[in-house]
Amino acid sequence: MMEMEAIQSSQQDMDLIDILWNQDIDLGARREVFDYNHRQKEHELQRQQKLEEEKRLHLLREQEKALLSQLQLDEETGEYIPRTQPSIPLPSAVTPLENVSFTEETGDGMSLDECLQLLAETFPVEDAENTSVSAVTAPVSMHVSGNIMMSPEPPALSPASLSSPQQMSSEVEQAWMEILSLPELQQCLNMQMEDTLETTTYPLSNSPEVQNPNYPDHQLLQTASFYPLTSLPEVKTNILNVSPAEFMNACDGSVPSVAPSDHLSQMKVDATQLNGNFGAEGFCDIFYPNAVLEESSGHHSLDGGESIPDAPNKATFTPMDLYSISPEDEFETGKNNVAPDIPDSDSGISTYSSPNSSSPSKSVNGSGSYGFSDSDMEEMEYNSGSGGSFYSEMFSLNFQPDDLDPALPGSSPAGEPQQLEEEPNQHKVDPAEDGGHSGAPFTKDKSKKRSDLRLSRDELRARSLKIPFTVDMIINLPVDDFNELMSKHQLNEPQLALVRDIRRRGKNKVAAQNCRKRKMDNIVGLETDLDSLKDEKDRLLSEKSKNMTDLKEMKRQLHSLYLEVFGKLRDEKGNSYSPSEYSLQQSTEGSVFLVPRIKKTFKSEDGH
DNA sequence: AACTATTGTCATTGA
DNA sequence: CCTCAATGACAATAG
Repeated sequence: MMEMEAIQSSQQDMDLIDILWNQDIDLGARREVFDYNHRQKEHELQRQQKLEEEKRLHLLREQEKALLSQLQLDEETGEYIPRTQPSIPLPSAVTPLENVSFTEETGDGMSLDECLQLLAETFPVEDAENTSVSAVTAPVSMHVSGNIMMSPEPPALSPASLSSPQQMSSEVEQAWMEILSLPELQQCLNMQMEDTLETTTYPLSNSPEVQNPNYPDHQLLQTASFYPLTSLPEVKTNILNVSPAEFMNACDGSVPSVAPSDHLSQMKVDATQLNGNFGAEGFCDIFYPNAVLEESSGHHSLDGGESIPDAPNKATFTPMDLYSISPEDEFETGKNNVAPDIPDSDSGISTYSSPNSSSPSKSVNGSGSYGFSDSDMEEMEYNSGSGGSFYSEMFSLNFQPDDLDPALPGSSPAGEPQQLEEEPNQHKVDPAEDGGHSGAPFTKDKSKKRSDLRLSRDELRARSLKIPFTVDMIINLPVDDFNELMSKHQLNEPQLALVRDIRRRGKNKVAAQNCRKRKMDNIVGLETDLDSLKDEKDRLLSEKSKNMTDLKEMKRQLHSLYLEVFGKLRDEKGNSYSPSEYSLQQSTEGSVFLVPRIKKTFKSEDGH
């Protein structure tokens, strides 16, 4: 009986728990949510995955960098003829930017890698050569460039990409294979190379490979691998002296130099000649912007951005590379020159439209207290053509490219030039959102993007209305200070409305975050409570079962005692009492009586 | 394409 | 009555 009860009660408990669970589930909570350990594990897993992913990306980028560096070197010098000047300046100049702009490198890396791939397929022996050479050169190039990040990886990576997969991590290899597998990229690359060959007859064309359209890649690869060795020292010395224009020219020339030629002088000449028409300009352009940037130190100005639209005719790589390389500068310029110059008609508009389009729908809501919905504000500001428009463009561009940037490093140049163009803007945006230009363009937290986007939008609005304080101030200032600030500055109605909206939104955003955090904390608290309750329940159950066993034992002992006592009882004649006829009973006072059972039966019978 | 998670925003409510 | 924080609900977006 007791056991039954116990089981029943425990069953009831379980039912209760299930009911509670069901309620929670109805409320949208899952059991996993309450499982603290589970969530912790998940968290750990996510973090690990993140780290791995980052590592992988890092490796990829570094590899690309290494390839790029090699490429530069190759471009600078012919295969066998070390042409050092152009190549060295690039690394040094680029160094600061390199960290920032991976996309450009990626693009180059892709092409180079592709070349390598082709080479590997067609010329295994040469590959081996390249590998060894590249391995040797890579470290040198690293040293020269002074790029810390590149130095460790490139030596291992570049060889791996060329011919020794063992050195390559499987992940990286896979990534590269994926990139290489892109048909667009290959096509583009081949076309470019062909164009180059056709338009410009290399002096070295003597080699059969040059004439063969398929070979260019191979040659390029070769040059990349070989140049660094010979050219590096020379490059070092020459770098500083080279002016950007010269550098550019050199870059242009570098590509042709790819073709294996014994005559260095000829190569150089050709290179300069090629500048104008060569599709491979992309490579040079990539580097050139960096140099310019370094020199001008962030004075790129809108020109760079506007130049982008013009770029399309040039090599596909050009626009992307430019942007990627000079995100900071562009951004700064944008900020500084509240650029009336940049009309809505700019290429960015199309991209910009997308974000805007979303907002108009919101405008319908008409939440704005003064009739300014967010969207309305935005549109007004954007259309106004004042400084705001420029920013709007910038930001709009940023949104979409952001995601693409990391995802399609290689494919973008060939497949989607427009997106690539947008990418650079993105980079610009990030620093802007930070509120400082200094922000590293490359830090692209996805989570950050969103907040940045939002902030940027509010910031944008604020700027368009020429509100004299920062969004941060508007949101975070204490009420008194805020009111004081508002009273100090004579703001018109729309400005006031916007400021209030910004403050409200900002506050509410924080409140929502707090609210959610609290919610989560509550859930966690409930979870821990639940755990403790479960523990308590288990404890009580075990205690109960223990008590049951104890009780059983006591009953058993009592029964044996009873039998023992009863068996020792004797009547007057010394006979033992029959258990069926008598029983021992204890009175309330504690005295024990021997009671004949007949009575009982009698009684019971009487009762009947 | 459907689903989920995250985040921002708006409307409402109570202090 | 106003302000503010909290919160539910919705939408946009990314994964």
